[in-house]
Amino acid sequence: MEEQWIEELLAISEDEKLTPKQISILQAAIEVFSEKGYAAAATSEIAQMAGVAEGTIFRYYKTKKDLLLSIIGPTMSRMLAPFVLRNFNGLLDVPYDNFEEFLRTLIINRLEFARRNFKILKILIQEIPFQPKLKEQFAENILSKVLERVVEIVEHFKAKGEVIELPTPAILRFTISSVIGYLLNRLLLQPEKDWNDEEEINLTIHFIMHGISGAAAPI
Amino acid sequence: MEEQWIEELLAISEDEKLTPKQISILQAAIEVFSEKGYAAAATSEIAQMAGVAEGTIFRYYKTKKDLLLSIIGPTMSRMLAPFVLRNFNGLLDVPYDNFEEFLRTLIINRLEFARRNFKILKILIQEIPFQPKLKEQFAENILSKVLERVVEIVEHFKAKGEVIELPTPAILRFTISSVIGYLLNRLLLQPEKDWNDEEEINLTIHFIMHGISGAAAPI
Amino acid sequence: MEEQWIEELLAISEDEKLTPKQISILQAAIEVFSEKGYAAAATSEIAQMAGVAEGTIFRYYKTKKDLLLSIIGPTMSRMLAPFVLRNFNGLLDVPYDNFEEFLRTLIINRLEFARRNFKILKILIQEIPFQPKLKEQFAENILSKVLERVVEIVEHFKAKGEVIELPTPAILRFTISSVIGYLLNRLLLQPEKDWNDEEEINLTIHFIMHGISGAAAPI
Amino acid sequence: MEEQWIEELLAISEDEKLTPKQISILQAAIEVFSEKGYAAAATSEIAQMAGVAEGTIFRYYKTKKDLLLSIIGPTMSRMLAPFVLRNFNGLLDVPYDNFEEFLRTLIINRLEFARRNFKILKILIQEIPFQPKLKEQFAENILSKVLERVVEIVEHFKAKGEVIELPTPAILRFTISSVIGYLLNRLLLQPEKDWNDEEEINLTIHFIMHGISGAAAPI
DNA sequence: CATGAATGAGTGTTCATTCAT
DNA sequence: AATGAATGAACACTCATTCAT
Repeated sequence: MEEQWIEELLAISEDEKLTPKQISILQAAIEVFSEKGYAAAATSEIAQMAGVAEGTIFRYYKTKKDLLLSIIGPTMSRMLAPFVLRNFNGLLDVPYDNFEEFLRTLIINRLEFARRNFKILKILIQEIPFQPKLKEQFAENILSKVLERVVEIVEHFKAKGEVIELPTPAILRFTISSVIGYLLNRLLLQPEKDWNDEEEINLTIHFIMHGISGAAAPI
Repeated sequence: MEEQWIEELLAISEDEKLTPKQISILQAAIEVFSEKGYAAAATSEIAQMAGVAEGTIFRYYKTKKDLLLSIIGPTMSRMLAPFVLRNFNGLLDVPYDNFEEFLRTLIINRLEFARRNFKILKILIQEIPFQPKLKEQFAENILSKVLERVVEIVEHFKAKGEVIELPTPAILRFTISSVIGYLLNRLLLQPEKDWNDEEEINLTIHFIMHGISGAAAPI
Repeated sequence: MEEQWIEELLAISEDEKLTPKQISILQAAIEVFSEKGYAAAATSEIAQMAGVAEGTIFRYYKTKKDLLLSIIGPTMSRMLAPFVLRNFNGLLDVPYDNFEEFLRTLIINRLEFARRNFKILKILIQEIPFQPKLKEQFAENILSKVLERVVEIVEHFKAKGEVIELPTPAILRFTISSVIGYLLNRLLLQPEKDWNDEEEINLTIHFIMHGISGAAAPI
Repeated sequence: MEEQWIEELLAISEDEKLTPKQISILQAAIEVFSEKGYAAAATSEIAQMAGVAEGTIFRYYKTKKDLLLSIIGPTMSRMLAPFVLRNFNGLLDVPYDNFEEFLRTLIINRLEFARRNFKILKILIQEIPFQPKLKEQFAENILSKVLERVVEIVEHFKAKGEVIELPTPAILRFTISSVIGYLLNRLLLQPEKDWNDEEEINLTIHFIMHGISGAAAPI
């Protein structure tokens, strides 16, 4: 299943267009934005950390906001990658044997993605409420497509009887909350804890599938 | 169970110490901070919205950061309220007949709290990563106490056989993720949706207890 | 005829609304703008010359351009003053016995005005080509009204036979060119020359009335 | 009389030394300087409009000010051309039969010159007050020589009785004001008006010779 | 020759904070 | 207590100029 993750390729192909100075600037900006927040970050500090003159930043990025969007935009696209349908030969493409496999793949994969793009994701989450452009882009280009895809998968497994017949939005919310809850704990709240990822993922999947009561659902 | 919620009392007793101008300032600051973010908020705008002179803000709050902390601090305390043990006469105080009742009470109660303190919570979440003082205060005074209390409750119901014998931290994470996931969806992501809160809370509790597979846990 | 010149009153009444710092700022701005030109003038230099902090300028004038317009606007109004009709009791108001008297009054008066507002006029002339707002304001509020008034006067004296029957626009252009030509020479090009104003004004009026040939017009 | 106008030759001979890129740069600089003013013009915009790299400008012109002077300098020289004495065989050279002919030739000729060099003249007038080098060059090389020549002509016609016996500087000022007044109106203030140049020139000359009163000079 | 990336001093402007009234 | 005028450091951004390629 690895072959479907094209984010690295996208990233690399994009990086090819960047000069070393641009890369320094982006790295420094990610660092400073994630550490201080966009509004409190000074372009002078970014320049200093990147080892370039302040004017150089504005050669490549017309404004500070441009710099922000240049960091977040591509990452948002790459967030989307694993949810892009490979709809070849007209068949519905749900390449998972069961829901657990889907969850496991998703968690492992997005955990890795989040690990690699941790600071950018932090910036993204912090700034979405204040940047209407970002919010809109996120809602239209990312969220809706991811949801659409996941709805499809959930309904596929509902039909197969692996997922209970309750409202799909609620099932989604519950599933996603559990996954994101794990990722946040793992990376943000307790990053220094000595995690056994495989076991934790199994636990998370177990909770999502069977809850915490240990009894069959009464419905 | 209402008698345990002392947050309003705390709030009122605190408010009694405040002059009308202070209240205006706090209200305006909450408005502006939550709308623009702390760093991008101008004290002049807060003053204008509060209907006071710029200098007046600094009479009550030494710095802008002081103003921020004065908003968030008390709210953090009130977040804690329902988790405070009323450990009178030495008995362990777990005033819930079963885990579901606890969850239902918790969700209803914190949903109401979040609704009432929505903007402040937004500020809190936004600023915690950038204000070490806040982070520390939150970790030491709030999070640890809440967790301690919830651990107690979870283990109580584990002992009663209502909750399965898996690692408590994982159970906590899972439970809390599901609850917070609901709250975020309800208030932040889709606030305008026409929610049937009672049904959604039932669904959420059902998921937490039994997951989404509809089958008994295989463990 | 002195009573008609209300420009000083206008100026004074306006000045009354200004704080000492504002006056310093305006004076310094006039100095620096006229010396270096608007675009090449630094607000920091204006602040320094005015003896205020740079921020103080922007307390009173939102932008540098605002400062420019605040200087030029009132002066443009005062340029207009002597041409404002005092059209009381419905009579046409041409309070001059003959054209020469009109010219003499005009030259003396506007020479004095230009002397007093020399630097501002320099700024005005320099910046009109580059500030559409100024150009428009000047054309609509000043130039058209002055011309309208002067046309009226010229045609009045045409009817009386004191001015020849040639196209009024050409007469105006010729008259105004001669007056302005004198003012520019007097104040701008050769300010240090030892001028006998009364004699020069007489000569200028003589030229306007009879040209340089010493013979009667052949028409 | 055409043979005396050497400006085109000067221009062409100078142009011969210029590479195509230099010509592009000069044209672009004239455009941008006249539109925005020297101080507000960006060399980057000039480079872009000229279709060359920013660095190329500085290969030919050491500084931005150099570029300005390179534009204005030659034009100033060409302004001088018609006033240069062709003092061959020691005779005083006043090749005009009467003063009116001189005026007519002057106006037609300088109108054409101004038309052709309109933008440069605009730059020249705008920048002379701020560029001491220009001011000095203009006063010493141009103004004094033109005046010297015109004084000569005026006194020639004074001696012939065609011009009245009043102070030559005043006669000059009056004459030049009237000519320049016409040129400014014609080209700058009302360029879009439908002018009948021949008639307007006749009127202007008539005013200069006989004024506007229609009566013989009383002197 | 010509380029254009890189510079860094300088720009207009903002804003938290102070303090005389 | 309350004001708001005044501050000046910091900010995002510009631009003439340099220089390695």
